[in-house]
Amino acid sequence: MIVEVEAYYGPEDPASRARKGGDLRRVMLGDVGVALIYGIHRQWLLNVVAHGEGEPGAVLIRSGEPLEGIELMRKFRGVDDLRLLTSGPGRLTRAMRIDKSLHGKPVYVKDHGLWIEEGEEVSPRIVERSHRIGVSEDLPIPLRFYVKGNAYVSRK
DNA sequence: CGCCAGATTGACT
DNA sequence: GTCAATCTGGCGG
Repeated sequence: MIVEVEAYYGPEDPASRARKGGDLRRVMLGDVGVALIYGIHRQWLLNVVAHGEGEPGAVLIRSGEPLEGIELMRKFRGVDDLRLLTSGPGRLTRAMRIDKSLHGKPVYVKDHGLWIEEGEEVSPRIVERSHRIGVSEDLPIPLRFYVKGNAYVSRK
């Protein structure tokens, strides 16, 4: 269950990959609902393309709460502690074996081995906002959203 | 092809 | 708290 995300915009966003050219920008401008996966600091980071007309954008999936397949995730991560399995963007992709092979694949169908399903509705009252984590230059508005009090959020 | 910044993590002081 | 490991991807030559 996804419990923490961040929004990234286009060229006006100093932290966005769409700021430069190349494949990442192309995918961020392309069809919404497809996985955008890129490597940084030896981790794979999972995003889902999301934007309005002509505007590049994506949502970074920063952390999740493990519900199923926990033993397998322990194996992939090499740690036992539940709290450490998926509580960070790099941890999450490692626990779920998400890599570049899923880049560009739609996550609204099950055909490619990675998909996102609709879960329980989350009340806006328990969603907190903050500035994005790890970016050297952020936008003035807080673009990180996480479930308040959830133990698997990567950081308070 | 080389350079290097970077949406991280985990080990260590 | 500090810091290095380690690698992708954009860009310049």
